[in-house]
Amino acid sequence: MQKYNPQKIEGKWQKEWDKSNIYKAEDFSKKKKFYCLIEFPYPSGAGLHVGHLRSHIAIDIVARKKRMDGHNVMYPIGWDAFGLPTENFAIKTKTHPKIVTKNNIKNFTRQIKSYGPSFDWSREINTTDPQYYKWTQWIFLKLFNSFYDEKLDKACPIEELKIPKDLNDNEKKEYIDNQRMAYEAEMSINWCPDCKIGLANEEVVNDACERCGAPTEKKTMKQWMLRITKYANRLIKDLETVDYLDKIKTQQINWIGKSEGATIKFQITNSKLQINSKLQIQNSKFIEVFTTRPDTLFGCTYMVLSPEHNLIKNLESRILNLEEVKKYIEKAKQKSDLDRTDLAKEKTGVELKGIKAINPINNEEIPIWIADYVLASYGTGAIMAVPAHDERDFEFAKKFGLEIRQVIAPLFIGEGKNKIRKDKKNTKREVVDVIIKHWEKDEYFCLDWSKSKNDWKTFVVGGIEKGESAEEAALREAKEESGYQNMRVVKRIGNTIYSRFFAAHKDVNRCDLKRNCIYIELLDNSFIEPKKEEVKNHNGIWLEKEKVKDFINLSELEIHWDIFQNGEKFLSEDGIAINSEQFNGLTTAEFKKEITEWLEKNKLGKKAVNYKLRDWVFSRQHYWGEPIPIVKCKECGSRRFKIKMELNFRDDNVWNQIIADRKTVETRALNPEEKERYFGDIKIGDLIKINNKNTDDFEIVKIKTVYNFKNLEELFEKKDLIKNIIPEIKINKLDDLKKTYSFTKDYVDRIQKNGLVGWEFEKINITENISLSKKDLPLELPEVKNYEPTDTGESPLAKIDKWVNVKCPKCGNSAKRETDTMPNWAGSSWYFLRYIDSKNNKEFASSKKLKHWMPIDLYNGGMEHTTLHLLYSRFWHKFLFDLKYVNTAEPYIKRRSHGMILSEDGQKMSKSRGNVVNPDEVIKEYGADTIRLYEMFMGPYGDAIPWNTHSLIGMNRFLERVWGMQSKVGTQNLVFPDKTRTQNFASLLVATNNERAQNLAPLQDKNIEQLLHQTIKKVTEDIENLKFNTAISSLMILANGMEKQKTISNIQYPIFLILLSPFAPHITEELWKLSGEKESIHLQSWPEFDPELTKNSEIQLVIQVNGKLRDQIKVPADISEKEAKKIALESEKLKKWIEEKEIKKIIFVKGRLINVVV
RNA sequence: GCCGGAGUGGCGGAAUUGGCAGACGCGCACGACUCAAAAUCGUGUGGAUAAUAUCCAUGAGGGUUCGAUUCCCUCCUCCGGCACCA
Repeated sequence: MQKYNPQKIEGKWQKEWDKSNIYKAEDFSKKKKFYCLIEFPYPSGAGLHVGHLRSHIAIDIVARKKRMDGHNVMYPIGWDAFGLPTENFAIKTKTHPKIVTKNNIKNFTRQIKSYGPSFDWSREINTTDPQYYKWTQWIFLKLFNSFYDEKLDKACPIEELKIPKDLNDNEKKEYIDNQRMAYEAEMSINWCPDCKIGLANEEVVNDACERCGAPTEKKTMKQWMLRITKYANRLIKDLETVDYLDKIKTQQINWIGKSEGATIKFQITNSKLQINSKLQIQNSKFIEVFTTRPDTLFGCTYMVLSPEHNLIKNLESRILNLEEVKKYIEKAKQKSDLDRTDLAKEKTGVELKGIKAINPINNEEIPIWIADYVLASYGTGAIMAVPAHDERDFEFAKKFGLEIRQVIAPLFIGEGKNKIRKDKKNTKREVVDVIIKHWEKDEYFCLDWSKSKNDWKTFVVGGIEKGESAEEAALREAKEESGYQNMRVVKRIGNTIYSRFFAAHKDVNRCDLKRNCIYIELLDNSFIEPKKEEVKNHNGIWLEKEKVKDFINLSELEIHWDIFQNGEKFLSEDGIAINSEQFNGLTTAEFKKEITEWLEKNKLGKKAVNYKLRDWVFSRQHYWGEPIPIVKCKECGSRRFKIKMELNFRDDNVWNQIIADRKTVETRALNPEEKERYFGDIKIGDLIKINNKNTDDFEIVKIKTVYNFKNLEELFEKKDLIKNIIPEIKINKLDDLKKTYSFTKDYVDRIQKNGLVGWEFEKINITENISLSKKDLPLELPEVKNYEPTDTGESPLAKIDKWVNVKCPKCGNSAKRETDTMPNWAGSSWYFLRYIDSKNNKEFASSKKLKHWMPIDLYNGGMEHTTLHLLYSRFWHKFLFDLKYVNTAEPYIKRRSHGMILSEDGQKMSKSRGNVVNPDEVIKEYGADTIRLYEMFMGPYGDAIPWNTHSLIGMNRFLERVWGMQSKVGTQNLVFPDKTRTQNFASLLVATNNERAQNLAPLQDKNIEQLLHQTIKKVTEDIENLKFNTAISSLMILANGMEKQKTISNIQYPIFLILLSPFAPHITEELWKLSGEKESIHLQSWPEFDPELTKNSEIQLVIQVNGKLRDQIKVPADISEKEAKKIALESEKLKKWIEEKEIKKIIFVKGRLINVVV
């Protein structure tokens, strides 16, 4: 027998499997399909690391097992190859990213093949292949040309969008553009100054770029966005229909962050004005807020806008402290997100003086503040502040001395002995808890109720009688129950608390008991013995301050005590409404419902749902990504507008500009004729087309203000205007104006003679996004020499004039291509669909094949993709589902996640730490089967586990023992009556007892046979449940058992090999072939087990006394209770434990134990 | 702060409708083979005590139970996610 030499056998079989195509998935096979998937790798320059292998091998084991148990398995592989690391490497080495990608893929392919996974390579895909990204672009265009129909709750083609009739052409276009699933927006985006790229929220971790770790900045840029928020609800709801790890579901739900509540409108008014004044109502605007607690509206004592709130601009003229406000806004802008969201930091803010808001529920005037603890990006960017019931508002109100008004009383429900009893009478009562302080010491008077049926430990407690105030009742009760006579009320502690409990000493339920708390100080020790009936239930005791907290055992009183010691708290829990007029007494849930109805009825608000999820920023300013297949056409854009007039932009003496470079204000000195001709009826809001004769370019501007100055003096009066535009010009006297650079003498003369016309305008974005048609796809990346990103934030593609300048596909005039590319996540959002039909050049995949293979039965991937790839791909899939391109609402039936492999010192493996284990080296030294077994054996599949080379060697030892087992295999050739030799061995094991007796009996060792069946069961179930470590452990137990025999049955041995083959495909194939088989072991059937044989016939009956193990006796597994008792009580060892003791009970658990209780 | 998950020998871990705690592997110790070493094979291996006997032991404390690693309560630690989300 030769030595086990993995290097010799592994390469041989890998080539053989490749050649014979045994892992090819068959379209439309009659077998049941099984589509399993790993996240396709990003072919980086660093090569594969051992972490890749863990998931590849795990799913490979499942795939192999599924193939053997009769499934048509698809286990495909491909490359997610667009992205930054490749681009950065290309820039560094001056190699084209295409070449870099090609080389990396070559290396990855070699590495992957070296550990023998059963991928179907015939379906290999590559996201950077134009034949692939053609379809990525096609899906993008589908998004661009679709809108979300809220009524149908799905995406529909844009042609089906119903457009309001009263819109003009331009408004129609805008209306449509605002509905597209892919749309452009000016966005303050997260910008990585190192990568020079815009990032999605999901790619920013702690204010740093997820890729390179550089701190991110804010930058406002026009970005392509995908409307993933429209799917927020479905992305949560449909999680119910899939089998994902719970932590994946929770993480997605948290990320989407759904909250239900209401939006409420608050009227804005000038302060100190009567709210009913007509003038004021006309002037007023509204602040809309979102809240999850509309039931606390009575407690809203101020409002807060985020510093970015656009209402502030509109209100500027009414704000008295505008300077201060502007300063605060500027400061907030400069703060990084990390600064702004640092919870430890103190709250800041500025009141908007001069305006107030009206709380719609009680018409109260409340102040309006701006503060950066309110986020512009969530809800409406404004809040109603309820300091009594919200931590942040509470903190803010404390700092700025704003009113804190409690409107929810906490509700305590008795537990244990205090639990409400259904058979008892319900009573309502209002009580007072009295905290009484000693006249000298810092001690407090408490009651111990141990004399009564309840075990309360309280302060003095008593009912408030009719007509009595809480304070009066407190004094009376304090005197009656404590006996002390001279005291004074200091203050009321906190607010009313509700409780519901059973009061044993009175034998009634106390429902909706209102508790007030009064603090009283004794003045001296004058004392009258209390009446017996007052103190029959309890004893009074004095306690030091520190001991009170531990003494008191009712949570209601603990709250009072806590407030007494530490002051007011916010209460964010649900409870019972107080201080809320007609709503008093309602529970939080009831209140929410009623107030929402009230708001809707009065048109002051409505039910609303909000999500934390933001739309997906889809633009990247990079070369190595899919070009966005859009052409920006000014000509098409301009056709929407009614142009008032066209001007030719020439440089001559007539047309002078003060500030041509700034293009916000232009003034022109004209002769009266021209003035009349050009500006006779120009009004604010008119559109003017300004042609640049030299460049053939044009602009459209909208007039904001028209100025008509008679002479320079009039212009001088408006010097602030000029200052605003050109801050560096100092204009203190009229002469300064004349010295301004474009004011030639001739010009000045003309102004003095004819006056000066000027206007302020804003540029209008007139380009229209024209989508390419399907036949123009793929829009390929142009060849370039330089892929460096630009500092301006433009994509490197913008510099390639030849590529950028195109004829508009719609109007044929000159236009420009969109130069942003798509993010890395685009190609991976649908790749699993392309595997199904990877060569199709008519569709992304044929619907017939999609129907056959989808959905994916098992998808494995890293936890780090839960809120990125996994969410994005579910979104795209749902979109394609809405448009009927795929037939399932969810792409993945089952999602599992592998744990990380840590380095030997328990840290994350990383190049910089230099602790990366290279799989190439491990495979070279120990072989593929060893690393495969080790990575599966090291621990639970989902856990992070440190690498350990010693343990790895253990797996190698196991394989060597398996190799050695072949010399012990018996040589009898068995003849089976109706079966040929190629019949699979598994069927033998389920053969009838008769057959088994006839044919196998000579070789059977009963225990080994049982063990074999137990192992088949264990391995089968464990693979299904991804519990590979215990599966391997049970295979080791079986091997140990077989090895101990003199001869190994030549029936059992092949079954062992088959069980091991998914884990160690090479060695098992070699041993299989060595045993004389012709067909590959991987084409054999998976063995079945006989449930009867998995049961042990004999067991060690555990005999316990009082739950402690005292003896074990070997008995038949099906021993009866009677017999077991007899055997147990006869046990010698047991005697000493049970003699002289009374046997109270004997507990028998069939097949396990017997427990004698003494 | 909130939401998940987990704490078991020297190490990775096994066992949960509550029923022998430590499977399997690593490491270690001793023995066999060898001139010797490595490799291999065999035996042992949670702790305490002279012990094959007893006691203690699954992060800490308490509870339920004949019996708890498993269920309940309180607390501690670690890991992951979110983080002023109204």
